[in-house]
Amino acid sequence: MEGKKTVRAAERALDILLCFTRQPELSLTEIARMTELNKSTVFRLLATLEEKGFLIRNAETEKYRLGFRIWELSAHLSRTDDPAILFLPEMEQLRDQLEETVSLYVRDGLERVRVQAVESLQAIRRVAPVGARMPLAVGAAGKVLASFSSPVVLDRILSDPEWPENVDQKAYLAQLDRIRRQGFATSVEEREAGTSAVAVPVFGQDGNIMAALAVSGPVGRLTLERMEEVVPSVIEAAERMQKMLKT
Amino acid sequence: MEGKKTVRAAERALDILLCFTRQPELSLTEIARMTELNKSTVFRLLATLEEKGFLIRNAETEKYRLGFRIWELSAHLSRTDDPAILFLPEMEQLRDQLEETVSLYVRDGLERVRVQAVESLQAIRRVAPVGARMPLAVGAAGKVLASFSSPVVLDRILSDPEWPENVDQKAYLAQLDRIRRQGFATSVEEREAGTSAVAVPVFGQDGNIMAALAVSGPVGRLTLERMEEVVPSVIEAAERMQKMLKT
DNA sequence: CGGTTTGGTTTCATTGATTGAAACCAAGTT
DNA sequence: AACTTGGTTTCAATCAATGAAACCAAACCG
Repeated sequence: MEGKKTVRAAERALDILLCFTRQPELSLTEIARMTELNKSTVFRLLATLEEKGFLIRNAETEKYRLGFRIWELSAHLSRTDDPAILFLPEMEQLRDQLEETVSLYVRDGLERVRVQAVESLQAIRRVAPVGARMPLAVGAAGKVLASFSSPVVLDRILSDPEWPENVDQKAYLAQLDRIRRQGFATSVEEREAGTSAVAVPVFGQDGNIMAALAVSGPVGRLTLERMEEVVPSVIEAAERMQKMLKT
Repeated sequence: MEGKKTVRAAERALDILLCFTRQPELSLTEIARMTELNKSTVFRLLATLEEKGFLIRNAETEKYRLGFRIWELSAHLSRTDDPAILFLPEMEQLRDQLEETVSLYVRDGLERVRVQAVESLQAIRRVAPVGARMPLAVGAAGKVLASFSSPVVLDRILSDPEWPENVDQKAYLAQLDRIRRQGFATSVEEREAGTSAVAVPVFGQDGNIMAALAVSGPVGRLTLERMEEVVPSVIEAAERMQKMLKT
């Protein structure tokens, strides 16, 4: 069915790289386990990856992590490949359909960054500066990102010293669980007074979450009923975005 | 002398990826020429790279460009590998030595972004919010980034509709040339009234410029003489940064 | 048009790079 | 001291990777 003419060794090297979308730091044997490759094979591949600067070895832990070459390459990512641009038309369409502000967030450590936004055209609207950073734990988009993140990230969220004392972790986890099951999250004046939001996950080809798509507006207009109403549209938009990654 | 046990096929695949730090779009034969590999070899390697999403093919031009996988990976770059963090100690040292604000810029399209900064501790100082975007064409750091960029980028700068009419392109190019030769740039109230700055390039392992390191302060304190004076220190700091990328 | 060039794709035989098993080493546990 | 566990090296077998050449399609051109 599939499978062009492809080079196995290279394929495996890339697979190894992709392991680091699950864990920021990995040891040789961990990688061998994840990829189901022989230790020696992984060893040599790691050596090449390291030599070329795609991976670097953490001096103390002896483990590997992504290297600066990735950074270099990402700097050269032509802007039109950047999902922030790629998804723009889709986001505009959603904005026009719902007449509310639409934002795209990605996770960065224990924060999230708004990488793209199109604002509602209404006089009263949620403004959404691109580049803004917010906590990962709260807000519709934040919760979506959190709920589909790896357990490791989740742990870090919960053990974060910043964690608000007045929030029960058990209840929070239950909420994330519900979000994961139903495929969307909502928030009403959760992080910011006067605004409510709906958010859904956008998955990468690897099945991991890559971004959260959010619609937000004034609580008066974006009521609970209205939010329920728009969920399908938002999900569909996210699905169309995912399709764009396919080719 | 060098050369651990390394996998040739993987090495070549990575080499191909790195080609894209020179050109955003490349065809099969172009890549074959650049890497001095056989057409068939490149063909198969490209197929793998594409299948794994590290490259995508521009539908119209038929050429290849970096794919979203790079984006995905860069999102997982642990913050401590990020030069913005990696270079922080070096920048602080420079700040302490010169007692002026130190910033690090990278190019993004026809703009530049301040990805890291440490401010002078003096009462009167240049403030430097991280994340700020400025035009690429003007300012010490901007000119450094421009002068070491590829011809393609330079063309785009000059043909940009935003280009200020009152600036002679010929003179500008001559200035960039001088900057490239002497290895640093200065600016006095060029982009912002009351501030002057010195900037030097920071090169990646591939020899391409990856960032500009700038020292900026009030014109009164950072006079032309003072700037001349500090240039060596700034250059040395940049060199130490480059060394950090080596391992 | 027929002929030529250019870039991409496929075939195929040869071979040496890639591979896994196993041995080995160093450090840490029991 | 016996036993793990993770990393590194060795080595022989073989199969995956390779380059030359053929092939195809499209553009170019006289």
